[in-house]
Amino acid sequence: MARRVTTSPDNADLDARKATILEAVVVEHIDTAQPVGSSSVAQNADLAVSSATVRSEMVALEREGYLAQPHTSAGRVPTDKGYRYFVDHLDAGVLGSAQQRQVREFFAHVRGEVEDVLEQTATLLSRLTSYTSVVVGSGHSRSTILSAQLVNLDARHHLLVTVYSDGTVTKNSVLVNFDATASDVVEASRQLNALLIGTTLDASVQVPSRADVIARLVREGVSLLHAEMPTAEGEQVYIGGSSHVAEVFEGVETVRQVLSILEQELLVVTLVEDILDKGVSVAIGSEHGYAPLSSCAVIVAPVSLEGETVGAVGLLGPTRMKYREVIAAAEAVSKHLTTHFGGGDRA
Amino acid sequence: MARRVTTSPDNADLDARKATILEAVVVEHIDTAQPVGSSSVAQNADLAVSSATVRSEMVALEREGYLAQPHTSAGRVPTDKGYRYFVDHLDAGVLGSAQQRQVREFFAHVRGEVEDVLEQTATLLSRLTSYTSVVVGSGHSRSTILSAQLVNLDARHHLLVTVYSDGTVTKNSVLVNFDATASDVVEASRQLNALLIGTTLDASVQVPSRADVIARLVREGVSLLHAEMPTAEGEQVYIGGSSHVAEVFEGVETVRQVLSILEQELLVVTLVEDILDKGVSVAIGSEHGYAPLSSCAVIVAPVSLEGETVGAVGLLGPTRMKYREVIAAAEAVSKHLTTHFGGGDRA
DNA sequence: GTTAGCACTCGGTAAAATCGAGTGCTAACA
DNA sequence: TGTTAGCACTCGATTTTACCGAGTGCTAAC
Repeated sequence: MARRVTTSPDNADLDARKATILEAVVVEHIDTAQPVGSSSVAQNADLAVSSATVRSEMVALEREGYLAQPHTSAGRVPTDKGYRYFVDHLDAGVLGSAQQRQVREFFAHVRGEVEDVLEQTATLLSRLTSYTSVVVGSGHSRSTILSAQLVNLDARHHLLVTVYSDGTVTKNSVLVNFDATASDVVEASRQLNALLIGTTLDASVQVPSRADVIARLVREGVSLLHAEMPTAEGEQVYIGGSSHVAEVFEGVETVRQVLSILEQELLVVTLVEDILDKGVSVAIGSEHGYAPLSSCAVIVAPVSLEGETVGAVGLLGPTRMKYREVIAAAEAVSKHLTTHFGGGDRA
Repeated sequence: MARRVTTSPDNADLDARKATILEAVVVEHIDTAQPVGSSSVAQNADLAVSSATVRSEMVALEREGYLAQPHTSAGRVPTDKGYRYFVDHLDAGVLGSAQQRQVREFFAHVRGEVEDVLEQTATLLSRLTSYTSVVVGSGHSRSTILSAQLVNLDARHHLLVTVYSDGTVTKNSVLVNFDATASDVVEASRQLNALLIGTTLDASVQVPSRADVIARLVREGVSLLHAEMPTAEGEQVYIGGSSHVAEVFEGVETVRQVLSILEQELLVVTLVEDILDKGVSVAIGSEHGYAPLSSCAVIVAPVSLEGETVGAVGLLGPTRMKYREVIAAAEAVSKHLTTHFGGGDRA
């Protein structure tokens, strides 16, 4: 994993010394959140050159867009491009052993439904990294239906409960303006089940056209189910450690904006999927195109099952986040999730 | 509604002038977030006394614990006790007409499952008030089971889907270490259904003691279902507008703490229920006993169905929040929710 | 009981002074 | 040609000082 997919094709390699200097600046700035001066780079990075030399290199790096100066006579700060170079040339990080144990422990003991596991995974990730985490579980629109059952609540109100092959369960309220007896509902349920079993939501089915109560119930049920297909693809989003947003960003306004984005789950899904689509695992600053998140970096790792991407885990932090550790954490967790659901215990 | 339940029994009424002054201080401080001086009180409140008189009254109010002084030679700020008096003597607020329309509109058009409605209600409330909202839906532990169905996923993995009379649906993974045929599962499902229909989770049922596959499946299902009863009472929590936390509290640390509390859904449920149990609708500052929320006020209103409390809506803001408007909003929404679920369309 | 008058307090703001990390540049050097 | 020591210079951050004025508490008179 010497290098990740780069986004900017013109990202020509820097010569060794410039690279070292850039890296030193990034590392120190991530650590201190302060502009980095030439002398501390000259000392820390093993360059065996003086600060004056570093200085002139920094001028070059700034001209090429990797570094920026908050103001004259201040040190340098990495730009998004600088972070991008850093991340692209990052060698694989390894999770600390304590954290490794934490992850193993978690997956060894976690129980329950997919939804619960994903939610707890979000918490795990945020604990692990001290950043806000996002876990996305893909929808079930392509799963086949294992069971569709109509349950009678009262005369005009029934519940259609559908079980999919991926283990998800949905319910739909069926409200009708005619009365149905309990046995009507039982029969409608039987027919619905027969009709829908083995189909997917995007397949069309042959509904009965009769005008009796049972047929009407069946039609109502099928149309309800198919109606929700396009809107709610059923993606689930779990967010962990949103309080870290307040720790990690300076400026109340930034905090507000980020929280506000996180509130819009649909947006979060799109963001994560956009990044995944680009085949990138890290989006820095403006790379993802969401202006309010321009001071953020987002790291995502896919969760796949039998070759197909069924979800993703993500972490959101400031552009000056601890990339190595966080990438390592995201990859470790995504791998564990994959085997967790891929292996025997797939609920 | 001239007065709400008070918490402190020694909360003897203040004489009219002191009350007026206290109210003026509270109102102005809520508006400006600044300490309030005697002269502005003398002018704004129709007291027809001089600032000197107001001053001496303020000294008394401070001695009695209703006001505090950030430092000598600053104006006065209400204490929790001061806010408490203010709230207890607040006359019923009315929602602005624009907001009234917003609420009516919402409930006229909202569709879908209880869970969805509650979630959207949380968003509505936070939009309405510009504070963070909390909507709690009570669990289903007391509802009777309408249907319990076992669905076969693969040889050793089944899904128990249970429908309750309140319209909630749960699923439980049934993992066993023996193979079952499809027809085994169908029969087990039939038996489970017969066994559980009409019971509540806290009732015990007579499970078959035979050693065959079907009986084992049935036993497994029943025990799984009953096992989850105590832990997950199934309360649902929906939080809306958490980004308002960042607007409304000064100090990053406070924001972090509040967000951190909101992350712990269990805590939020307990908080809201505690407040409801006390029969109070407003908890100010330290009244609710959660230290990290000592700079918050929480307003709750119950949602009842057929006389029983089945949920609650709440709003969380700084102690200097706009009590009248917010209380009005909470009550309006809780009332609408009650009729929404109480009326015909109860899904 | 109320009020005008007044000395006093003290946080907030602004202006001034100071500091120093860090720069850019130049001239000398290998 | 690349490197480096030296140095003047910049400019944000911090500290100091001065000052203002809102607001108080107290007292004496009404």
